[in-house]
Amino acid sequence: MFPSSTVENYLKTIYKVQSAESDGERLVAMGQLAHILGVAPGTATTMVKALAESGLVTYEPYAGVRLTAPGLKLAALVLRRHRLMELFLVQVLGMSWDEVHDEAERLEHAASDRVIDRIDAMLGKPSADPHGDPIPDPEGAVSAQNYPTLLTCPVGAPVVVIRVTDQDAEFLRFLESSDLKPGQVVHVEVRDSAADQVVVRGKNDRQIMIGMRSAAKLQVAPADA
Amino acid sequence: MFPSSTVENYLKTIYKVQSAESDGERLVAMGQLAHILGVAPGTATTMVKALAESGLVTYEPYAGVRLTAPGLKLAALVLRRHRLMELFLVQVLGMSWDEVHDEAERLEHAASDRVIDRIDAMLGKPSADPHGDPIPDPEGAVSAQNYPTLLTCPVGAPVVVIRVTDQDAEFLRFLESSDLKPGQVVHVEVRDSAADQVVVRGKNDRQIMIGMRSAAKLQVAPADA
DNA sequence: AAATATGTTTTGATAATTCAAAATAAACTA
DNA sequence: TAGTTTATTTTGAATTATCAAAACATATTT
Repeated sequence: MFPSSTVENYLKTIYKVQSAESDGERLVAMGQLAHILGVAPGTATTMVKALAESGLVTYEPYAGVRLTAPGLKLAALVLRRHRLMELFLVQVLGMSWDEVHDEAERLEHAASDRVIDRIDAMLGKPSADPHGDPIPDPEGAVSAQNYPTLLTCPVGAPVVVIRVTDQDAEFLRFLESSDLKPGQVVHVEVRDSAADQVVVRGKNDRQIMIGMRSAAKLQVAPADA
Repeated sequence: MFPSSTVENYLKTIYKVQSAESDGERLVAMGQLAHILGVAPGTATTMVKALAESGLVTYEPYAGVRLTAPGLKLAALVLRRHRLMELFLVQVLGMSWDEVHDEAERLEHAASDRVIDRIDAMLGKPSADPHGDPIPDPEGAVSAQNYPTLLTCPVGAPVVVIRVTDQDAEFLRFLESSDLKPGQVVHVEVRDSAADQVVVRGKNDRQIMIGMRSAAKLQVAPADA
């Protein structure tokens, strides 16, 4: 009948890993999948074989798993529910951006399309959630995006923070307290790989230092004017 | 650990049947429980025995089941989530009162206390949902209510509709189209048990005829002034 | 009281999701 | 190439929630 929330979570996870890579065609390793989902490796193998049975993924033993077109669409719709829910929790219920991920993680499986559509309309058909993650349209299409990060953008050039690719609550609170939420305009002053350090000048000329791993989690776009 | 949504549904159902009766002390029969939950009789027996194991109900074979104090509280908190969610869907998302029951039926198991508290605050700590069902407080307490219905209230006296004790979407749409939603002031003109008919005069002097079974589903209170 | 009807419990099975541990395959190292 | 490490799959078992059908208990009727 309907995909269980377990199935939805597998598809969503495969989708995210798959589309994190530039090409979006890579096979996702079973170990990685199991680790992210917090299940034993064998569990993931079993589940993925079942998903392959229902045509949502292709599975090559010892190689990995990849979404088929139907799987891709289903996964995108789960992400649509998740991200609209997150934005809704922030904008309408006034929750903080570091707590809505876990909340949406559960609500995404319970909210019907009717509810999701209402939320979508109420928020003005938004294109991104509070972390800057793009919201797929009702058909599961996502506008392709490929932004540089604070690790790869030109030094000195003003950029606007577009997206944060890590949902960890502590990290998000740090970004908030450092005025590095999406929408902020900043520029990289110094990048020092020896010291594993990126120095950013932001709001009110504030100087923030972050590690390179963290810098890579902040996607940015050139700020014009 | 946490009560599964199945457990929550059993408790909720037992609670509703139990408190529908005036005393609120009656044993709920297994057959009735199974029927409402849409499961086979044996399934209910098995589940109820498990609930009894965890101390949420007392169970007397061949007699029935009753909530214990902890079970009563848990059930009330589930109803709190359900009813706040319903009101929220109507007031904030603008959904119609006949579609929110099923929606809330799923969301009640996914919404955390944080979300529920936000909703509660946003709606001004309401005391009833769109159907007039009382909303338990955060400790699970419900203000005791014992209203007459259109079947038992005095004939001719103006009364205000307080509560509708049936969630069936068709019935609710009928009430809406007949201006018999909670809040409306009406009075019973004629009650004819031979014809199984209650004649109600309502908004704009409109006359509505309903059967006695339906009349019993509309709780009312004397309308003063 | 015997017979019947009704409601309840037991039993044996199934599906979905999971784990731990054993078996196996692939990749790397020397 | 042989040996070792790492990743993956298989196997056997547990859990939760369910059903159908057989067995049983209680209540009602004659």
